[in-house]
Amino acid sequence: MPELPEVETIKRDLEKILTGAILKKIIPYNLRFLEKNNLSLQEFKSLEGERLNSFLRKGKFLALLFKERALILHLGLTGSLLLNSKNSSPSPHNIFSLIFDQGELLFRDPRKFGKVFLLSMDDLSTFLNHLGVDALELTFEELKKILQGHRGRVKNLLLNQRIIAGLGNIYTDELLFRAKISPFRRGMELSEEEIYRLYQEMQSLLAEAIALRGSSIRDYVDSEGKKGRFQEKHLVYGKSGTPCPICQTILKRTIIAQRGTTYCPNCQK
DNA sequence: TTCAGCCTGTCG
DNA sequence: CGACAGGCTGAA
Repeated sequence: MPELPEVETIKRDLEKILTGAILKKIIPYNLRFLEKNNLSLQEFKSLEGERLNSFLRKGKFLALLFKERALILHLGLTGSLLLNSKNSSPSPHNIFSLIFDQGELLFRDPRKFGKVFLLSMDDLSTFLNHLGVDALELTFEELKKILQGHRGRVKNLLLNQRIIAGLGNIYTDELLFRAKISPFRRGMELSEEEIYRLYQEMQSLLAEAIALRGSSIRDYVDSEGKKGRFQEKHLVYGKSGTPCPICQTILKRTIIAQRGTTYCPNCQK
């Protein structure tokens, strides 16, 4: 669910409320989830009493920066971070709650594909360096270099978080449609003009999606439990079998990078 | 570079 | 009942 625009929306909301807050108590709900993530209860609990200094996002990862350590969260497909949620009745979807002096943050994840881990500041920079450049920070020159250096399909490149961090299946399909580039094309064969189009469309797409607080197809909700609105602007994602909004050709669905991929066989060259 | 696997839910 | 789902990893 959460790709860059959704995580960025959550980050901006949380930092308004929780920056500088003291973490009073951690309530673990799903021990199996923590165990799977190699986070021991003892280590996790050792954060209690610390001040949350700031937030950091890179790609789809969100980091909560405490004194000397960072709590890293990834929302997987269905994770959500809810601030002061009313109905925290026992649910098998609840993973843990962080009780701050300025509010309560609940991490839920029905499918449990999310991640949580605790890193020292040194390990944090190593970890961040393993991710590609954040899609919002990317420059045209960097994108050009990336594409020209890869023979793989452009869709695979855009989805690869070690190359560019932040794009997922929704935004990749929307981006390739807007840039009129076929998902089957290979990075190396794109012209300078096509790369420029891809770059411009990537930046405007992400900016528009953030302005509308992300896309809610199924599960995504922000920290207040509200849906985003960018799904109303989607042009192709999830619309295979319907006419292309530009040329009326029926949109096709295929599998690329093991992901369902929707595109217009006429507009996207 | 493919593919199952991790989980749970929804839709047809 | 099968197909599919905003992600990602590790093994074949």
